[in-house]
Amino acid sequence: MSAVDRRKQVLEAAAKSFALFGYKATTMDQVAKIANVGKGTIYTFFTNKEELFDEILHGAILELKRIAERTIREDRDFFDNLYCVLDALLEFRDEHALFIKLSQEQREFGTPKANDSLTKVENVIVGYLQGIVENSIRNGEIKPCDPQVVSFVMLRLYAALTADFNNLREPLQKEQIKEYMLLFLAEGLRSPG
Amino acid sequence: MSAVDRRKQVLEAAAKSFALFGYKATTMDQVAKIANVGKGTIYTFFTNKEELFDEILHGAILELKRIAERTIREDRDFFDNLYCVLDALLEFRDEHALFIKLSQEQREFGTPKANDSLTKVENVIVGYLQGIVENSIRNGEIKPCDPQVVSFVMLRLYAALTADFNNLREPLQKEQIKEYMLLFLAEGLRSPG
Amino acid sequence: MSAVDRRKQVLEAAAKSFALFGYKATTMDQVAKIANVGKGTIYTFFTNKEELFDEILHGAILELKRIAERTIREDRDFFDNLYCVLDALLEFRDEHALFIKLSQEQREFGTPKANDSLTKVENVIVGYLQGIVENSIRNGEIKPCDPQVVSFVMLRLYAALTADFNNLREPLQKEQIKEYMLLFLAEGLRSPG
Amino acid sequence: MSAVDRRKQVLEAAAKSFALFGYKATTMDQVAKIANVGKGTIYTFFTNKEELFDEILHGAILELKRIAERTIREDRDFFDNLYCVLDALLEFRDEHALFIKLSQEQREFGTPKANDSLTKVENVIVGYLQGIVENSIRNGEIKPCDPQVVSFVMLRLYAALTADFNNLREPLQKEQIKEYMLLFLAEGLRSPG
DNA sequence: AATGAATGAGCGTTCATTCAT
DNA sequence: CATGAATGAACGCTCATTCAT
Repeated sequence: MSAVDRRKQVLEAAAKSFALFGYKATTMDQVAKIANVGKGTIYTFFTNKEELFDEILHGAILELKRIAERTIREDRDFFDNLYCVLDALLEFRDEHALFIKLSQEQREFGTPKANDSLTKVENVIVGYLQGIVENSIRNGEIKPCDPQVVSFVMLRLYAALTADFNNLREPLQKEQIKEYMLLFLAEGLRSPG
Repeated sequence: MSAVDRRKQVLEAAAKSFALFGYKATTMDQVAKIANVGKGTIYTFFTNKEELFDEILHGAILELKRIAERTIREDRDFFDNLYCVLDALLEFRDEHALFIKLSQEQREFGTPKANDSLTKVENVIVGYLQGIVENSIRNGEIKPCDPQVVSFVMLRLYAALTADFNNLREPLQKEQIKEYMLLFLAEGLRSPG
Repeated sequence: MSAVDRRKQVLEAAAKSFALFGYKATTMDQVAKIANVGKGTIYTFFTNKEELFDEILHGAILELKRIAERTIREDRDFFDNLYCVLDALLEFRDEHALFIKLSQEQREFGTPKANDSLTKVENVIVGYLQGIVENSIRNGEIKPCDPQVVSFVMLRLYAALTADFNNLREPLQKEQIKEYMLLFLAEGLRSPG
Repeated sequence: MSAVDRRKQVLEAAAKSFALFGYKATTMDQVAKIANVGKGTIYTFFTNKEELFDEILHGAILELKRIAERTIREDRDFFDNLYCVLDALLEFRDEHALFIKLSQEQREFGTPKANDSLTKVENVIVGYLQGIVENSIRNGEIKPCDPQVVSFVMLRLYAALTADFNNLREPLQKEQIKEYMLLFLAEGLRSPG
């Protein structure tokens, strides 16, 4: 098996384990076992646990951004864009589940430095959404509101429906997720009657 | 000092520490020191760390339910009730922050048994909300939707605004939290224009 | 068994092991086993391996200095003093063997900081001897020479006869050690004939 | 490149590294890198680290003996011979520094088997010196004394002045080393007055 | 009953050694 | 044959749990 394959195996195993058990509760032994490699092998690719974690997080956020940027069109309105981006994101739902879980985890790494890493990632996403929301408020497409709060809620809502919910019941279908995202973000629950 | 007092001291210390540092990062030494008791004393009340954690979680959920039950009135409509319950809950926001944090710290521990405990607690809350949502759908107060999904989102939304957001910016004011909860749950973002 | 006893047990076990195997090759497991305590116990007394090592070294050097200061008399000449100090030191030969071994070991700790520790200790001893040698040169008691070199050789000579030699043959008797120290330091090997 | 050349490269690299960092702190990776060969290549010549170490030690001692045998003349007296041998040895001081360092790094490894190897080497040197000393005692050139003790001290003295001292101050000059060796071994420190 | 010193399983990490290429 | 990626035993250290006091 090639080195690249092994590296990928490790990354996938670590991603799975981090997503399932969190940072602290994920042991390198566990990762090695899931990846079906020796423990030492991990350290040929990543200098330590923290770096392994960071790489996974970094990869996830990069992919998210790439998808969003590829999908969003200036000439479409906010909710159309929202609809399309959700569509695109949900295509990769499983991979994101990882990031989503991680981003929820209120981890306490030992080092405060490491603690930042997640917050920083979240900031990137929220910041990106924020720009779009601000535009849409200016356009009058959505109600006046704090763009940061709204962006943050959008992220959390997506996380809740995509990943968290699965602990409660079987996963929602793509269409259902989109439907509920739009329900809360666009129209609200109140019966029109 | 009475045994009951000691037990309470331990519970409070543990709650504080779990909320502040998470499950893994909370050491029994820490709890003992905060509680101002010997480390061994903890084990006269709780068989192990996990059970201590469970009891705190259970206590939190019980309190939440009690507040909700005290507040909800059959003769009020859904959104009025929602408004009032939020009001009541936010009064104890700080204590809840604990529960919220814990519920975020998803599966930070290795044992599947411990894993369940959180899910169970969440189930109780969601189940309770579900009943109310179902009623409101029947009444035509809110749009037809999956009550479990909606309940779950409500819980997550509350968590997001109450606790998670604080990592990003300074905490929201009570009034702001209520405002945003209602924005998403009742009317949605779409500009009426 | 009292805590003080345990601490002493650990110190003695570590001293023995450091002396026998050196710093790197001494494992905490080994020390724990020799001391007949759990591995964790060591860490209740010493924050880490390095500190354990430092304490042993520090203790040895302090004792050496105390003995020397108690023994040396300004009103005696250099070789008389040398004779008496050797007498006093050899009384504790076994305990010193430890320090002696350590001071020879050209250890490579991981940290450069730790590396100093031994050199510093050696400097203390050599510095102390140096003062005495300088005085004796001024008095004309011993030949003009570099006091630092001579002091250093004195230390090494003592180490060689006291500890190192034991790997080659059975240990020398106290009287023999004194005799040979004086042979090299005072008169030399050359036959008077 | 020929296999013999590779073997030599490995030996030289290992010698350099052992001398510089000691046994434990020398990694096979390091040796391979310095020798500019693959790590696996080392194992085609030496079954393990210990054997590599042994070979280097043996090589060093062989060279020492060869120099001594070439230099010593039956028709010269003890101190003349000592003077000449020191002269010859110090010519290769740098290479010996390696051996000296190693012989100081007493029992830095756990295995008793490895432990022996150093002692054996030391025995060879001491044994060789011993023969010469015995002769000189018989000749009445030097005082009656235990030849083994004297030989051992000679070795240690040489080590102390050649290598150990460098940790304390800058290295001594060749002439200084010879001067001090003779001072202690021949005349002693006592002022003739 | 309350304690905290003692414990050892388990952690992240290193590195001598192996073996598929 | 030469290689270096892969390995896992062994390290220093932590902390939930126990138990003598």
